[in-house]
Amino acid sequence: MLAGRLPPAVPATPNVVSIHELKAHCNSCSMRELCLSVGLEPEAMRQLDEIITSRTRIKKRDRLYRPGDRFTVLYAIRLGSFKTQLLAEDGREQITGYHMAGEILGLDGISDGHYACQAVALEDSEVCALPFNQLDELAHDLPRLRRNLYRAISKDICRDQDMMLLLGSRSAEERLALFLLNLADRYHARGYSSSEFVLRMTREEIASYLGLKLETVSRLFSHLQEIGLLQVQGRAIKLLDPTALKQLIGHVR
Amino acid sequence: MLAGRLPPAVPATPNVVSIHELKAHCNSCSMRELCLSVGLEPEAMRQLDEIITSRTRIKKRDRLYRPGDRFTVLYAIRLGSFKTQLLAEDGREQITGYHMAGEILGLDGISDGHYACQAVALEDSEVCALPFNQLDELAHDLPRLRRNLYRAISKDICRDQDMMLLLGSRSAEERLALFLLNLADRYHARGYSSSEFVLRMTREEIASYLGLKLETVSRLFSHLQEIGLLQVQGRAIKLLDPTALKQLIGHVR
DNA sequence: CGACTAGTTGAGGCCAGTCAATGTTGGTGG
DNA sequence: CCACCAACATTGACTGGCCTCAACTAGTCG
Repeated sequence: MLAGRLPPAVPATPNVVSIHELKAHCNSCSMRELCLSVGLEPEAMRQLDEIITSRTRIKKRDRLYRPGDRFTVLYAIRLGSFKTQLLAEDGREQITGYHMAGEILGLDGISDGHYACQAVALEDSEVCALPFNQLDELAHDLPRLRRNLYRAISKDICRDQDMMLLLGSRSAEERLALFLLNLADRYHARGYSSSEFVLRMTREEIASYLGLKLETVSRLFSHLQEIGLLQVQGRAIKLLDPTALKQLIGHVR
Repeated sequence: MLAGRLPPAVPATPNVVSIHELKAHCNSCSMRELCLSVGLEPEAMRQLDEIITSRTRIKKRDRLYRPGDRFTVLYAIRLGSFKTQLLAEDGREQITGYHMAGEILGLDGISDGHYACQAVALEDSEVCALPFNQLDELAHDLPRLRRNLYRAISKDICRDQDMMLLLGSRSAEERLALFLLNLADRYHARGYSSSEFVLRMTREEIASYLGLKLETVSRLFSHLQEIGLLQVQGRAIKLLDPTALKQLIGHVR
């Protein structure tokens, strides 16, 4: 395991399989407009850069952290995507989030010092590890960073609340439509096509996220294709009529 | 509207119906062991006390804030209870939380400066208004307060994730059982009986929270009473066999 | 006392789940 | 490079849990 660019005040995380010190910095990161660094002065960005203990590659299916692991760092996704999932004692699982580059993982660990869920890479990915104590200290002197941090956490709350509305009040069809439109938005924000993309999740993972069964998700894809709103080719999705998709959601049944 | 004990740097909230300056302080508040003030030095507690712009009474059914209201303050519940609910554009509603004394409301407003949901008093209640900017400044100098604030937010995330698991993966019966046991825990933490309490929500509100319909909730209460786990008298609930209730949840179907 | 809100209970229907068979895709090693 | 295998995905038939609609009861407040 390579040493960080600073003496490592915080031990490196145990679950990381492939470690690699990437020659990259916040000020050249393609995610700097979405990440905690947004709006920071160059000097502030340099400081943030310095506390990053490691930039790490995570292989597909590998876990970034597990439920119960000691929380010391937040992870910023540099590249790739992750699912976070909650495991119930009885073996049931619920995917609670699907996270793309620029987003922050691990916020659920702050409250009691241990991660509540696990984060699994959906593809080969790269993350920056941000020791929370140092981040907090740095935020002390950088109001903008502090605000970014608060916002990141609060945004998580809003996202989770939206999911509660989805899971509690919406039909299967509406859930899938919302899911696809949400993905479209997020790809768009990252400079990709909002109408054509390749899913990184299996049908089962989508189903878990949406509180459905995989067969239902599969049927819905077929149905939405039949009525001309989608073109589906395995995980390759093309939104043929986003407007109609949106109407599908607004509809009060 | 009465002036705060300090010159009001932040305008008082607009939605408050009955305003009342209560003669109370953090160091004498019965919630000081659950609130942001937990573990603070007396002097720190005094400082926290000073930024509270108002201590306000909210009548049953009145709204503390509405979706879209400008976010300036967090609310700490001194007394009573609230529901928070998300309103969809199409009129659908989802209750996203049920909040008791000592808990913090309004965290969802940080991210974009406006509250995302609305908070409605379930009974006559009292809250402390904490101007977020001042709270943040104070947290600057008080690590313990800062930690408490982070924790409060992170705990919200964990709670929401648990709800996602409940809504996405659990049967109606399990949902109600979890709901009742969760209430029991929280009453217990506040010094009340964990086996006997009076619900503050209607059947419809419980149903909305649990992603069900009110008739289903009503039937479930009857059923749980029939099999001897509960005694139900309208909103008065007695848990006759908490252990069996817990087993109900662990059961993999 | 009447109007209203909250809650209970029943009958029947439907959406999504379950079980099962089959098709497709992609990674691996000969 | 292709054959093989396992994982992933689709589709059909059937089931069942929860929803819908509706009637009725019990409190509450003016």
